[in-house]
This record gives sequence, structure tokens and C-alpha cells, in this order.
Amino acid sequence: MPAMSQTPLAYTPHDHDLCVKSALANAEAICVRQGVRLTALRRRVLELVWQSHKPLGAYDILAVLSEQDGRRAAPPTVYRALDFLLENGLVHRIASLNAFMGCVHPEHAHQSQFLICRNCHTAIEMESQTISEAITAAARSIDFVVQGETVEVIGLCAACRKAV
Amino acid sequence: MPAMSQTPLAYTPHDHDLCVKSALANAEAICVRQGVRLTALRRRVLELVWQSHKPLGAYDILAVLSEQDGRRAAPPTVYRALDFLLENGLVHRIASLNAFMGCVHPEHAHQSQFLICRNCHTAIEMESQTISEAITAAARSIDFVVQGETVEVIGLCAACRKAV
DNA sequence: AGATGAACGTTATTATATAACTTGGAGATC
DNA sequence: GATCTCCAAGTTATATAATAACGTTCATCT
Repeated sequence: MPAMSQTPLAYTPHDHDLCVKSALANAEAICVRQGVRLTALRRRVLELVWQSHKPLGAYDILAVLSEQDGRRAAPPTVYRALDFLLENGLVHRIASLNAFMGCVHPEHAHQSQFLICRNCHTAIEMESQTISEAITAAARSIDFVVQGETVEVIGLCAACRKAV
Repeated sequence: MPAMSQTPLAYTPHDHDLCVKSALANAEAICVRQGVRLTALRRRVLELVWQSHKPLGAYDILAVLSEQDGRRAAPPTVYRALDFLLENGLVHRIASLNAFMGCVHPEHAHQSQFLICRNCHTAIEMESQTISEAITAAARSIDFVVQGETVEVIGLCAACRKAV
């Protein structure tokens, strides 16, 4: 069997509405299970974050809420919704971009790593055990206990390398 | 040979003035070699960044320049110096903290990873080939070319685990 | 000394995030 | 159904991080 280079969903033509719908459905289920409330606002913010496979800034979300939804919204409104979504593992924060992305596997706790294309800004979430183990091992060798990892890789995706 | 857990310098009692001195001397040499100017301000900012093994914020630097040095300084003053130091590989930026750290091995280009103690805020710079290779390999498997990696691990150092 | 350009000063503004307090509304209890 | 209780959301203000744009100074070269 040939080694297959698996093209991420974000780079595969797909019905993105389905991504969004399924993300929202997952979120509903998770919130029910956790006994927390996915309010209309939180749901909407999650939907916005999922509207592309690119990290989205808090103030971008704010702008949509104000302009499109006609909702009176100030920064705390957005940040509180994002905090809720972060706490419940429904979105990730990308520190190097000050931006947020929908989590691809919210149903289980995990460490993830992000590949961010410098050109098209698409970000791919990976769950590489190999990377996490390499980090944990390196940390252990200097007696450091890992609680969380931020792995954000900048570079060029296949499509953008071809295009340029 | 027993596996040795190597305690990082930051956690070893040491004459830290020597760290600073040697960092500054290295920087001088590198700037001469590169034909760029390590001005008094840039040198001072580098010295401040090196004053501990903890990431330092731009506005912290600014405060010292204003209060201790009595220099009239506004944010651009600090950010320009930091930009210079970053460009020349003399400091690193820690995205998850919006802060800066002296680079331990400025003499050669390298990818580094940081272990940041949640309790004492000390950050250790690692240059783990294993981690970098794991990242590169994972990226390659989805046809992504790595240009730079941000690896910032939060957790607890040995000293703080004992203390708490 | 004069010209040149990089470094620094200065003022203003943008971008990101949080504090603190008030109001509203869903679900629980009676 | 009325009321109570809390969590969510609204509101106002402010903190923190970073950059834009333009002016001034100063080292260096001629």
C-alpha cells in the first residue's frame, strides 16, 4: 500500500455548510452531556468561528454580531462567549494570531497542533501523538511536567505553493 | 551510563551577572559580524530582557527605561529595539505571553521550544531536534512546508512542584 | 563643514482583552 | 401562575499590546 498523503478537509472541496451544521450539532450534544447551556449567542459565535477553516479574531466576530445580526454587542459579549466555548473544548485559541478556530474533535479532550498557511491563512488542526510525546519526553528530561502545549506552525500549504 | 536529568541553568544557582555579561558580549560579536549596530538603547533592552530567565513584556521594559534610566521613551522606542533584536536572533518572542526572552544560542539559527512554569514564570529554551522533526514529518504528511514553529509548553517545573 | 541615512523621539491611533457593575430572562420552587 | 434565584448578557470604562506617521538627532562618509 502506497504511503498516502492525506489531504485535510480544509483543502478538499466540500459542502462547508455541512461542517458548520455538524459542528453545531456536536456542540449541542456535548453541552447537554456536560449540563451547560449553549445559548443562542454562544451558538452563533461558534457558527461564526466555523464559517471558514481560518482563525477568526474576536473583533471580527464582534463586527458580524453588530452589523449582520443587529445585536448590541461590546467586546465582553464576544469574549464571554469565546471563554465558554474554550472552556468546553469547542474552540481553540491560536496565540500567534490572537484568533479562534472551531475544534475538530470537541468530543474528547486532546492536545492539538496547528499548521497555518502564511498565504491563505487556512489552519489545519492536527492531533499528533508523536509531537505530543516528543514534547513530553523533552520536558521530562529536565523534570518539567507538561500541562498544556501551544504548537503553531507557520508555513505554506500545498495549494499556495503551487499557486505562487 | 545513567540517564542524566540535566537541570537547566535557570534552575541552577549561578552568577546571573555572568549570564548577562556573556549575552551582551555574544551580541556585540554577532552584530559586528553581521555589520549591524548594537546601539546603547538596543544593548540596554537586551540587558533588561536578560535580567532574569523569565519572559519580559514590552511595557515592562518601557517602564524601566522611563523610571530607572530616566530616558524619554514611548512604545515605539521599545518595539523598535525589540524588532532589531528579534531580526538578529538575539531575543525570542513568546506568543502565548506577549513577552520576550533572551536567546540562549544566538550564534546559530535554530528552532526553539519553550517550557514555561505556570508558577514561577521561568521559561526554558530547548532546541529539540526530535520535536522539530516530529513537526516537520507531520506537516509533510499533509504536504505542508514548515517555515517556522511556535512551541510553548505550559506546566510546572521541578522546584515549583516541590514547593507547592 | 555638508550631505546622507539610520536611529530615535513624539504624537496619535489601532488592536486586543478585561474589570466592574447593571439589567434581563430561563428554570426552579412554591 | 407568581416569585425567587442565578446565570447570561448588556453597558461603561479601562487596561494592555502594538503600530502608523512624521519630525529630529546623530554617526559616518565625503
